[in-house]
Amino acid sequence: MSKGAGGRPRDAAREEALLSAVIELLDEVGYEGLTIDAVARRAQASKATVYRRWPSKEALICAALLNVTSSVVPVPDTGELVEDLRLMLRHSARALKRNRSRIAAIVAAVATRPELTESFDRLFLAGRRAAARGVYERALERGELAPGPDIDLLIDAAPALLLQRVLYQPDEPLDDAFVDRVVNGLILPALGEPRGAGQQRRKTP
Amino acid sequence: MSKGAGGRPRDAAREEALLSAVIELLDEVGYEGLTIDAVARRAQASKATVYRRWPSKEALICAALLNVTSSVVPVPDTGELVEDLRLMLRHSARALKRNRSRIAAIVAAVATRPELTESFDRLFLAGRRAAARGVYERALERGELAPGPDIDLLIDAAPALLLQRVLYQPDEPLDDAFVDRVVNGLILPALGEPRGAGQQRRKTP
Amino acid sequence: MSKGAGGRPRDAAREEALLSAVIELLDEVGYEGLTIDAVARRAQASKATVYRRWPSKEALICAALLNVTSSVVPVPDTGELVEDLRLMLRHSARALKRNRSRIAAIVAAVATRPELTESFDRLFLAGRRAAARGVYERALERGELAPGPDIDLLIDAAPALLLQRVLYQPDEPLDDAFVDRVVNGLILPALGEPRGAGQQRRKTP
Amino acid sequence: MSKGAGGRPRDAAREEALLSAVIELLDEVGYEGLTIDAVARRAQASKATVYRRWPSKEALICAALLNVTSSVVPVPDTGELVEDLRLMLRHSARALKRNRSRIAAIVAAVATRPELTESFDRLFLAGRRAAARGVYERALERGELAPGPDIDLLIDAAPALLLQRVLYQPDEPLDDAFVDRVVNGLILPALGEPRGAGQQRRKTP
DNA sequence: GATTAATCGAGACGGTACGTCAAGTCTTGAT
DNA sequence: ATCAAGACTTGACGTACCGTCTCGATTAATC
Repeated sequence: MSKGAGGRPRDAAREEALLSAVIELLDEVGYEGLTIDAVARRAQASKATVYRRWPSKEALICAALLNVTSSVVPVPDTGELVEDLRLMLRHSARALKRNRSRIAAIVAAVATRPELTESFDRLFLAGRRAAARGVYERALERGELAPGPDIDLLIDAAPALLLQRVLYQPDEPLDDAFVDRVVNGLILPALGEPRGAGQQRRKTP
Repeated sequence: MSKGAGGRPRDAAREEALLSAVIELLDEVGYEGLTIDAVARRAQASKATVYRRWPSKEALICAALLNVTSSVVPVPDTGELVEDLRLMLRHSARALKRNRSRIAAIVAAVATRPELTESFDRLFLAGRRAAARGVYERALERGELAPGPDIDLLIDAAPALLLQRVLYQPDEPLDDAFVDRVVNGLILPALGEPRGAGQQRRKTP
Repeated sequence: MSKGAGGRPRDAAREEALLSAVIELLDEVGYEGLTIDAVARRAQASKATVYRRWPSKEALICAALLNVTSSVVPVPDTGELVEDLRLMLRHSARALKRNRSRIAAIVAAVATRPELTESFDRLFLAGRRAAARGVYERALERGELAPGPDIDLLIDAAPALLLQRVLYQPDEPLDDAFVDRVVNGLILPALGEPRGAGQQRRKTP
Repeated sequence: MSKGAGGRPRDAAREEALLSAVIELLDEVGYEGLTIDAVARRAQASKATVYRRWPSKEALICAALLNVTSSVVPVPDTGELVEDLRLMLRHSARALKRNRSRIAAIVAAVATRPELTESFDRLFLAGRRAAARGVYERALERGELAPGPDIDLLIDAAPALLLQRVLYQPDEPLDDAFVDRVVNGLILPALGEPRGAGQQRRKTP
């Protein structure tokens, strides 16, 4: 006796069309203005098709953002830890500024549905964490960095500061200068370098 | 002949009743479950009275939280910077854990209505910033701390980390040990102290 | 000890201003569109002043219509019953057509508040009844009309037909020809005249 | 490929349930007391379902009354015109008295929304008109009635008088005696019969 | 090829909250 | 006690959205 095997299979193209429609509408009308009806209409789909795939509006939004956002953060490899950090964080800062409204959308979605917290982590934290870990590990391998510093803490600290700025201090600058302040004033000291060392001498001889 | 300044004045007691009702309901049913109707009913008020005062559910919630949350963070004064920081952050961490749902509410409100960003700052950041600034300034006056470190950055860094944990990493601990990691692994080094110095020697002679 | 005699006396001008405002608004926005707030605003009065005088919106409307509508219907006196009836009814027909929307207003008001039924009678029926009675009585005195016909019934019949047309058959004509049909086809026969007699011979010799 | 004719079809049972609920509530709480919310609740429907079908409370009420009121008025056939008229009008008078509140409801609805005037005609006038026309035509066929009288006018006259009594003269009797006055004092004379002839001699030989 | 069963677009459905509006009452300070 | 102004409670309004459901029409895999 076969298990329920018959039936028309799901159309993968519908999925893609729906997720694209979410992104479009999110950029057009914002999180609050987005409705499932509008998404379905835009994608020429029916609401049933949406709910067959995602359990709620918030889950749909998270899925759409996960779909367009590359979770892979490019890991720079200049051979110098300080330069790698600077490049990585500048890249992050620019990405955050560019996607301010999308970030607000997912923050609202997560605040609304705690079960989606993991999506936030996957979208914004996991990638940066992995990239940062790679940068630090390579520095350790090179001997540029001595074991000891609380690397896990440092990995979280910079994104937390950037995210706070983009979400709650939109009037404060989020530019290369700010990234430099973070690197020089916070991270390098924590790594054992004298404050601001990175500006004068690049590599410990 | 005077221009129309007459009319029955707004009843401040209604305002207070409404804000209290918001807080009660927020604790009972959460941000998503809160409705203007329920708030009005609880406060024995009418919806018109609500809308006469606040333009949206989100603004109402911000007002209510601003009303109950003392913006004054107690500033410890043990005579030692490290101890002051530790006490202050432990207090913050506990407050954040205790009010997780209220924080989620305001985060959702702000993410939904960017114009309310300032409320968030007033609620969670301004008070802590002022308190931290007081702590650092006293240390400077005592000569315990030399000028130079990027104090403004440090002031923001710790709350950002705590807030990130409470909102997006609910499974990670947010306890005294974590606060110690932040102080020892991030702040003290940035202040020019060797990493973890605060644990061995307390005061610079 | 004196009974409550003190206090500022009511300003009769306010009353007139309010009633005028009702009529103006009734003509501008119709019965459904009329609000007490708008009436008060238009009359530079406060709502309290309205409710001090009339117990409800419907009563106010009736009062306003009673105020502008002369309850005295001009009684023609040509010396001939048929001519008097014809003139009187033509006048009625024109008045009804002209005030179609005001009539609809009071009909709605009365249908809503049965206690105002009397107002309707005073507005539309009493005056016409008195006028018609005068016409018939003069004819009796002149000997033009023999006792016998059910005059009270005839008095009501013509207005009922006209009112029905204006309210419920707005596409049917309500003109002199219709009035003639009513007089010739209904009233004259009931008075004992052969049908349509009034058109050939006017007075019974 | 067919154009959008798909979609879930409207449920006729919902329509019936809503119309029944209107009638029930109309009898329970009257026209003013009736709310769309209550109708929807009673019919286990949602307000959207109501508004999908009827544009206003007034239209809904008209639809409901049209649904329950048989537009077919029984046409008596005694073989005698006078008797037929008497029976028909007595039946009308009783029906009007019995449904006073429903009639007030539709009068208010029509006075409020002129576009519904046709409903009134269909509800109260068309059926009676058809019945009366049948009675008169049969009398003509029988030779009981000679051509000449303004039948269309007579058809309207009696209902207009009855309706006026029930709506605006609730204290005046609306009984068989009044019907007899109308028949004897108004209709028979207009048909060419001497006043009150119907009471003495029944059939013209 | 016929059967089967899940899919699809469309849109009606119950439910619920929204934000607005009007009615009628009450409060203030001034006349 | 009256007045204008306008806040107040009450409660219906009509709209909008959610998530579910029904309909008839596909559309593959299974028989």
